[in-house]
Amino acid sequence: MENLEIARALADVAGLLEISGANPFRIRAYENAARTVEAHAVPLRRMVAEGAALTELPGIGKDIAGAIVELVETGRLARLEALKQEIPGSLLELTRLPGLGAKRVRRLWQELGVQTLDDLERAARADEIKELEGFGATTQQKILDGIAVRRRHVERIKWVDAAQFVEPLLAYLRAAPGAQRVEVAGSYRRHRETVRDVDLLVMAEDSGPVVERFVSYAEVARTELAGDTKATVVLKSGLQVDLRVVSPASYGAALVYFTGSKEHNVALRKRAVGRGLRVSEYGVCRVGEAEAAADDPFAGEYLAGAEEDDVYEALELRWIPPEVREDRGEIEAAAQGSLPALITENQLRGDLQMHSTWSDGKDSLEAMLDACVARGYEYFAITDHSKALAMTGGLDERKLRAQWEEIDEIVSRRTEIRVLRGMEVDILIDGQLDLEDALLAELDLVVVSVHSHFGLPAAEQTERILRAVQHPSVHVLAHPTGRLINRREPMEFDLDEVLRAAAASGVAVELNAHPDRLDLKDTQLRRAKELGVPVVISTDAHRTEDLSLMRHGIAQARRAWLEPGDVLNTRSVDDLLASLRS
DNA sequence: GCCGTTTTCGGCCCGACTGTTTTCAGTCG
Repeated sequence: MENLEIARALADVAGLLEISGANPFRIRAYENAARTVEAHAVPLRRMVAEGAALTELPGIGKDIAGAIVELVETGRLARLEALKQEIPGSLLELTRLPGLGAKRVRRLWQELGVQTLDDLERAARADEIKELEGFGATTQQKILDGIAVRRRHVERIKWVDAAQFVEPLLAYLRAAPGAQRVEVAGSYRRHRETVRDVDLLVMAEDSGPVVERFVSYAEVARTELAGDTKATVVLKSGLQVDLRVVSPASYGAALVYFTGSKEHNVALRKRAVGRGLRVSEYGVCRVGEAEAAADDPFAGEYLAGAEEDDVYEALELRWIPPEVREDRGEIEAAAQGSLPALITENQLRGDLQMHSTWSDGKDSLEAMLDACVARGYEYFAITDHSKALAMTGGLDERKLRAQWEEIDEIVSRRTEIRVLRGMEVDILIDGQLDLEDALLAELDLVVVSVHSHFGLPAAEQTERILRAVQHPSVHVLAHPTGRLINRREPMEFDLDEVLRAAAASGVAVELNAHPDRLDLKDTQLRRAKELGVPVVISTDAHRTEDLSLMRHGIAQARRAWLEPGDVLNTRSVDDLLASLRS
């Protein structure tokens, strides 16, 4: 049982308690614990096995620690099952629709008998919901819209969630008899932000024992198919995993083939045909007309297949990093030797968005400093929320000045890293900023972002954001579209116009590295680069552990073809400050 | 249910917005 599954179980308890009308603080305790578990880097199953004290973790006391042990040891949670006896578990997913919370879902269930998404859709279409007291036509429509969004997203899971199941499975398969290499291919290897399933590739002379070990993995819920060299299973978590075992001679070709994307592969094969070659998952062959018509993938002269490098070379191409294999110009670039030198994580010298206990962060300013030092950064910006985000304890002028005092005090003792005085300032509904101009001017780094009124008409939204970007004190537009992967659609506005304005004003756009956001996304970042808009990659950390989310931002940046020169936080602090407009 | 330089009980982040309402419950973040 992985942390994500434990977190899900705890969150389900919280959700069902909420529907049942339990003590709100008890509910929050389960929510807090779920968040802690989800963010924790070490698998709790390992902590349980080693007898480590779970109660050391924030928000986890004796009771929930017991629940975690129960989950790890039995895979079940008695209190969750008891709750599901009272309340249909399917109500939980209804509470995740926008505009529906526990109270309304409870009423829909009790008054209309709604239990599932389908029930809800039927009731909405039959105009039953708008007749309920406290509901109306707008709410009913909002529910239908929410269902439509959910249906579009539900099949794909976030990369970071898949990773929790992939890593232990890889370790397990590497111990398979005869497995010489084990790698993930597919969209996971290309590091797409979400994946539908996971493709694993194993190099082995004898495939049987590998397939055998794969289908007997303890986390397998069911085996969909198991052949000589190929198997498909569904894990207990619901994640589908495909396995393919190939011989060493074909490993590189198979890796190219199974990494994809489909579009990239089609383009490769097209290029091959023009050169009298045939590319398959077994290798690259030179084929005459008769051989090309044959079904045998080994017909003709066998040129390459053992390594990816060889496959690309046979096609007169440089090796192409998986993140850009989308047929978006990478093959042409590889042919001309003009592939970008993609950014790597160790090139970053600082993190430019994070929160502390001054607003909704979980760790103190100095703890964040320690964590940034531990990561080897030369600088970081502390960017707590502004007052409009009351629920985060956002800072007004008085609190901001108090924070500066603390920063000054810390800086006087801690000289090993440069602390930038920043703030994540809310963009208000009319595009004004949530802090006095005089104070904005005193900050080293002004990050602005939208946290409310996501649904403004596109023209108004564009105007609003443009106004903020054009404010003379602003340096960075953070999480520009406001999307939350699988949960909230991006705001409707003219991103291109905003990017042009950012370029004109010397304002950077953020690539928010949080795996729920990854905002801007790859294609949008590439557009930003094209328009000459500088990018910063920031974690938006709310606790020290979150600083490690940077790798997701880096992966996204690589998908966007970004090079170190495109990203401001690869620069020294002096260069950074000089390149941010004054 | 968790937590404790208010320490074993009594707090626990809370203001704004939305859609539904004539005074506010529910939701969001």
